[in-house]
Amino acid sequence: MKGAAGQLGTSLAAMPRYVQLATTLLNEIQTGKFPVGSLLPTEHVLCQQFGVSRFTVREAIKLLVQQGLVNRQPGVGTRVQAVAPTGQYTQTMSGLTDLQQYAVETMLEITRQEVVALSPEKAESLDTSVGETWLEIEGLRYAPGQPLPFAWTRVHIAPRFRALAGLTGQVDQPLYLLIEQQFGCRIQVVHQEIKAMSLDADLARQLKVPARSAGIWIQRRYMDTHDELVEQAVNIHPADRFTYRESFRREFAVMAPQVGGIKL
Amino acid sequence: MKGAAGQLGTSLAAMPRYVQLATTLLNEIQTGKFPVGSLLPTEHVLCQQFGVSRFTVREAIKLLVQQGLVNRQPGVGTRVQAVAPTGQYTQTMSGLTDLQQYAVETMLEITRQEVVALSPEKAESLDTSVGETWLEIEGLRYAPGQPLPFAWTRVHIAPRFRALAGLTGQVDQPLYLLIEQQFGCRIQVVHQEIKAMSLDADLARQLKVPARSAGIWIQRRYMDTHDELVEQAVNIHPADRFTYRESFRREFAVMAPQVGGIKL
DNA sequence: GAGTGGTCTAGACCACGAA
DNA sequence: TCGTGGTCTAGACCACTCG
Repeated sequence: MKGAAGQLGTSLAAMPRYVQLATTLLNEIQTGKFPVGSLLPTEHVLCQQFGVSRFTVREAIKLLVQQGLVNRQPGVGTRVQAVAPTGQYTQTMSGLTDLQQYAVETMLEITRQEVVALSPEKAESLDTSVGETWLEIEGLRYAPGQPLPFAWTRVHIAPRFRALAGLTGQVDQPLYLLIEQQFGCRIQVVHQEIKAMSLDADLARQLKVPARSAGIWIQRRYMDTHDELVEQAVNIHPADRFTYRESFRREFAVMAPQVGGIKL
Repeated sequence: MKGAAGQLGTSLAAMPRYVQLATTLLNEIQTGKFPVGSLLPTEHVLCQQFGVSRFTVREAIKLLVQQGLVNRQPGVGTRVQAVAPTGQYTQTMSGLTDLQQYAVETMLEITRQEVVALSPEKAESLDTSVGETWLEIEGLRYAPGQPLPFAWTRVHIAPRFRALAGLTGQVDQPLYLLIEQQFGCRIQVVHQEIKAMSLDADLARQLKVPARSAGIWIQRRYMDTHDELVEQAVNIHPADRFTYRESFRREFAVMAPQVGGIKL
């Protein structure tokens, strides 16, 4: 029976003990018994308090770690770092996006390359100051064996990396990898935005499609370990030459995420 | 022979046994010893073959599961489902995609709902057989307080879930969550495709935009733990009413992913 | 009924951080 | 030195699938 009421068959009593334990700890974190920044009881203590084995305690804490609620450090303990899961749905993505679609198989033909002083608009787009001198690169991306480009690209590279070498006419490595290799920098976070747009006459000409046809606009902002912008790239693709694919895999969400009676 | 020991200080001998075991299994999967679709040896067998405890074997297989290389089913076994680690670059995404953009704040107004026998084209799109009877739903998505819809939606739901309840005129929960709750099913993987398109007259009318204006097409395929399609949703957004945002964080790579001498 | 993976116990040794 | 979490062993019982 699947009546309207109580469709959640996940009565807590039926859940594994480590899920029950994790739920208990989650509640105690949210009610302030273990404030953010404090240490959770040690595994040994939790074993005694709940009368379970260390395995069960570790499985429970593993759930909390996966949700970003606590972090663990050998020799120190388990520290509370948030009261709410950072996203009920933290998911992992297969790394095809950049590597496969832009790196492994494609080639960038550079059509323009210039160190420019930022105009107010560009400075705002890059979230930095007017007058900084960034390296600006424009080009077209080709898939192997294809005569028509599948993307127009404009890249801005931060001043400290503007001496980037290896930017001859055709580049077959992603620019952020070049930067990492030449400057020992490390990309930590990538922010991405995707939207649709209508291709203007100039873009349409370069991409060899009819003017005003539909295209997809993808912006990627590559941040280093200090969360500073290293590179911003905008790619514009004709509708019929590019599909963006990705996959997400659910990792945890083992715990019943009901909060305040709302089932989520 | 450890060679230059290179930039990755991860000499395999220093890694935990379960990482070594996972790496071994990964190699054997990639060399075809365990083809996609086949079953890995059982935990018991692996314990004997490698002379380790069941804990070690399970930790190793857990790594493979986390990378999407295998899936497990009690009573059946561990099945290979991919040869490439879905993360040369394992990245985590903050779960904004679905929850924030489609679930938390938005509302789906259902305009049509019908159990349909699949035409050949739809069967192909859903990767299943002609004649199966899937639940087909069409509607418009609204953001709170906005009079104009920001998406047109068409959803197909697998026959075994077509009795889905709660589909009255306005739905404020994501459909896949309804399915999970009512049928005890669990979404494990979501495949997503994004491309640009030109909105035809009918779509343009429903979305209240000029005909032939640019739009973005997003398809999501929700797979359960057995990698079977549960729901396929297509969302079409006008260019100026929707931007898709996501962030990727590079994570500490557990297994050394070097393939063919390339360091990655 | 035999075998699978999921859960769980009660121990153990280790590297590491802190006092 | 002491306690932490990380790793690992050798068992056990269970629900489930399949023949």
